[in-house]
Amino acid sequence: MDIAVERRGRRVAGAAGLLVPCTDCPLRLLDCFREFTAEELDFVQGFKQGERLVKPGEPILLEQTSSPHLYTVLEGWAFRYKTLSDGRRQILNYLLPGDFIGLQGSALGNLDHSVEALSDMMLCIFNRRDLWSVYTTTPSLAFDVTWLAAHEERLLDANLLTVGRRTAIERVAYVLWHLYDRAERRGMVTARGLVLPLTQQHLADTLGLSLVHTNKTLRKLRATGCVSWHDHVLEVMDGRKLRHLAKADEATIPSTRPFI
Amino acid sequence: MDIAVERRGRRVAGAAGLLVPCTDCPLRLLDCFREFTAEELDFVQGFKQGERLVKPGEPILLEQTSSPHLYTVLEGWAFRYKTLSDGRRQILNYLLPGDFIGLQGSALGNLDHSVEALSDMMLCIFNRRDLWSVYTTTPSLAFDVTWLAAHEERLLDANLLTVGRRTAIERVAYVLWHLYDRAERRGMVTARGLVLPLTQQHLADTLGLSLVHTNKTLRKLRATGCVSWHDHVLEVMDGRKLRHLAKADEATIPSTRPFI
DNA sequence: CGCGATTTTGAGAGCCGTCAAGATACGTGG
DNA sequence: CCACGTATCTTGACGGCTCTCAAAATCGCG
Repeated sequence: MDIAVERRGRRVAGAAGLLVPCTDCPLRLLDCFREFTAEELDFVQGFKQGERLVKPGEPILLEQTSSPHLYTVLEGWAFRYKTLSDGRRQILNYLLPGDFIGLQGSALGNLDHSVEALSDMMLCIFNRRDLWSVYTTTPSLAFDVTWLAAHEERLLDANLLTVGRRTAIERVAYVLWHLYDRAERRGMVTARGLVLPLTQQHLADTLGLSLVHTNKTLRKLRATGCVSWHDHVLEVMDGRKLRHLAKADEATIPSTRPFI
Repeated sequence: MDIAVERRGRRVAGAAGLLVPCTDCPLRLLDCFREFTAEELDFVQGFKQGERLVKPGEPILLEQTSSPHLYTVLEGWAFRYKTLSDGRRQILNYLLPGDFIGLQGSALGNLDHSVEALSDMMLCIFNRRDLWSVYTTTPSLAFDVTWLAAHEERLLDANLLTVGRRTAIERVAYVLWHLYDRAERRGMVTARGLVLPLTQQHLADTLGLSLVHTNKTLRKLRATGCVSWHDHVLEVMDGRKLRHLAKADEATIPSTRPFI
């Protein structure tokens, strides 16, 4: 194999040197993602610039900057967040395989949020400047970009309802169910459960709660017996009960989705 | 004038009967919106199906339904919201002239939020089924649709930070500043101030606070002297101070934006 | 003028935040 | 293999911000 070995954070140059050509994209194997036509696949292959490996805690995008790149998550977890001037942090959403990173920056100029990795990640790199060519050459993919943006908005709607109107225990139940659900669709749940690379501080900053209160609420939730979370492994013993505690009787998310 | 008189909630049939042809669109006069090319204008004119007048309190879109229409706000105020099964309501965002309504439903199937008018409104009607033709025929407008989606997401990010991490008085200061800012860009602020067709209940449901506490917090905010809100008229006496109270030292929103 | 919607105010309870300290886990260097 | 420092998790005590309940005042409208 003469494929260049890649250093952390460094991009692999040249389509020929891609570690993962789009034809072999691991995401395509998952049935939660829609099929590409040969033509679309061809375009995306040209659109893709390389891969980037990221370590836990490493920043992917920073507020107030303008990254020349867009990314699709191929593997791993990340989160988007904003902060106030005094350091208070609000986590906006989590990013899983298939999710697109940095669209706002492309459409709108500078970013007003940051993105940070939670686990080891592999990202697919695109050039921000090439985004326009998606619209002129491959309308179906352009529509998918819009789909992804609309889908992100739906997730934010749900999070806003959670933070604004759910009680502490409902909030905690909701995120755990929500993350479990999203991960399960992507086949990330094994027999031993789901590896959740979060700390309780992340949960707290997601839910608009303090760390201490998050901890105490988690304990109450565990006491109900429908969910456990130890050593970064989440297990859901009674999904119905968990959803009920979360007051999450919402419409289910569509089963197949696009990605770029 | 043989233009059909329109009844509330009823659509005006036929492009010839449009009350407002796109060439005379009132939004085009505002300098916060970008210019159309002749070609774009032509396409949008064909895309537009008619107008719809809406009364305050009237539902525009309802959760769990699938509207055949999309809208652009030509005039007036509306809000998007979600509710929990026991009635708790979270307002997600406000819709002002130039904002697009119902994109999620188009891209993703059924809606998971509702939209309700706050004032008398005039909406521009599009057929949901025609959205795809935007992508195949007019890429620049397709890009604008994505831009609008990304912009909405940015607003939601900001709201999530507010509800999750700001204190009560910061929250109230933030919404008032935010709404004033958006309205001002559209030239809706007159010498007497801004007509805000909201009740305190709306504010409370926006901010994740109770009605009572919102009322008391408003009083504190008024006592600072930088803002007043009486009889549905909002006046900002000291914008700097208001933004400071809101901890809103964020990047400003881009000055010109697209609309459809 | 009367009724409903909205705004305002007060009182008391409780959920949640802050402060603090200890326990546990984990990586690093000796 | 052990010592140690840092990050994370856990628990308790206490205070206060925000909620709920309740009622009065004001406004809008027919």
